[in-house]
Formats: sequence, structure tokens, C-alpha cells
Amino acid sequence: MPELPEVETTRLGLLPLLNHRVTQVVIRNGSLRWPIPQSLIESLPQQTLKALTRRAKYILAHFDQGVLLLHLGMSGRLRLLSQDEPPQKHDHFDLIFNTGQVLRLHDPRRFGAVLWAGDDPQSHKLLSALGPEPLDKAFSGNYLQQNMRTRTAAIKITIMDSHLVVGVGNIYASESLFRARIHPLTPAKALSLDDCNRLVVAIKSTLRDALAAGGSSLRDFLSTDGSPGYFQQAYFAYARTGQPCKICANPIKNIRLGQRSTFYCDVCQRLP
DNA sequence: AACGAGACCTGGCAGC
DNA sequence: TGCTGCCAGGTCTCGT
Repeated sequence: MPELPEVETTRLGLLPLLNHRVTQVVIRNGSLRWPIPQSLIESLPQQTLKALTRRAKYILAHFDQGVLLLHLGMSGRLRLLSQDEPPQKHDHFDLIFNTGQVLRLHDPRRFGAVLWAGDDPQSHKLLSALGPEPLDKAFSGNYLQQNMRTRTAAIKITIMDSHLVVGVGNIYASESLFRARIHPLTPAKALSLDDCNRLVVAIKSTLRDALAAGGSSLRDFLSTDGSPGYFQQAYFAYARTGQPCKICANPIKNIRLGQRSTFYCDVCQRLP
């Protein structure tokens, strides 16, 4: 589930763990994108969870002595369970707390990550080169135009580059471009300031709407019955190939771009 | 500096 | 029923 709104929803769902103490770390399969450090088994117990923050799609769990980085990859889920809940297939990692709660990572494709970042996570290799958060003021039309002046690649690919801006995944890239009425194949450097302003507004509004929807699934997330209960997002373009555009009724097109499916309306989203 | 392709891994589904 | 091939919400790394 993990695009930015899902990661943020996940983070919020973990807040009940704040100020509780880890008593045990279980690594069932440490072969994620990078190996889970075995040293966590010794170093995390007796440490208290002080804060949960987010940077891009990373969840940062701040403990007494450092920060644990969690990434969900393509198929990861973090859930709060009770201690006696038996692990299922693909349940790779547990943090067990003194309250009897378990933070459990489930990740069939194992593209996710559990890493130790020490006490200066911002300087961690994976975080130090990231672009601004999409909902920050620093992410503006001016910023976007300035930083795309040398970019000849398609705008759809460019806005998914985390060095430019973080948190715009494959679904919300298509959705944002639809809202901004920009064709996904437009070369990034060809966007006018007006285009960039519309695109920034569209990215922010798309993510905010999805966050609100993700919030509505929070109760399902917290319940430990395993029901996904995911809010059915009302997409304009994503996964609507051949279905009528909600604005002009023309069929939605689907192309491959950067090896990813890309959806758009070729009437509402014109090439310049 | 920027681009495109390959890599990591499993599961679900369509088509034969 | 079983096999094959394709697709999936991410993003780092490498060769050009």
C-alpha cells in the first residue's frame, strides 16, 4: 500500500507505541532490500520509543540511543498486534514492547528495509540527498521550474525522482498530472511557470485528499483482525484504462513510461 | 549531470 | 489443473 499517504497513515497508527520500551527484537527473515542488522537484537531491548517521524517514505522511530529507519517498499505493512498473535508467512520482523504490543513487519516482496541510522539520521546516505517534502512551502512552482531547467525527461518520470521532490509515487504522479492537465510525456524543461504552479498545487491537493482518505482507514489499520479495509480511492486516471474520463468522457489511455504504467486523458492533457 | 535499464522478490491473474 | 508470462503502490546502482 505504500505511497506517501499510506506511509503517513501507518506512522499515525503506530503512535500508541510512544514512550513504551522494547523488550525483544525478532528477525525471522532479515533478507530485505538490505540485511536487517543483527545487532538490533542486542541494542534495541530496554530502549524507549521517544518519537515517530517521517521523511519521504521512511518512518523514523526515534529511540534513546538512535533512530530506526523503516521503509515499506512495494508490499510492506506495519501492524500493531498483541504479543500472542502467531506470525504469518512473510512476517519478517517484530519489535515486542513491554506493554505486550508487537510492531510487526509483513512484506511478501521484501523490497522494504529496516536499518539503524544512529543519532544523526539526516546525514544517513538514504536521507541526505532527498528533495523537499511535497507538502512543504519549499516545494513551489518556482522551485520546480528552477530545478527542471536541465531536465529533458518526461515530466511523469521527473516528478517521481526523489532528488527533486519526495513522495510522488506511480499512482499520484498520474493523478497529479491529470489534475494539472499536463500530458505525462511533456519534457520537464518545457513546463511554463504557470504549468509548474498548477502541477505543484495538484500534487499537494492529490496527496492531501489521499491523506484524508487514508485517515479514514486508520481504524481498520489499528484493528488487528487483518482486514485490509482500504478506502477506495476515487482515481481520475490511475488504473482506469479505457474507462471514460470523468471530465470529458474520452477513454483513459495507458502507456509505459520508465517501465511503469502511466494513465492519462489525451483530450484533457495535451502535449504542448 | 542526467538518463535508461537492470536489479532486488513474491503473488495474483489471464491465457493457453 | 497446471504451466507460462506479465504485472504490481519503490528506488538504488550502474553503464552510457
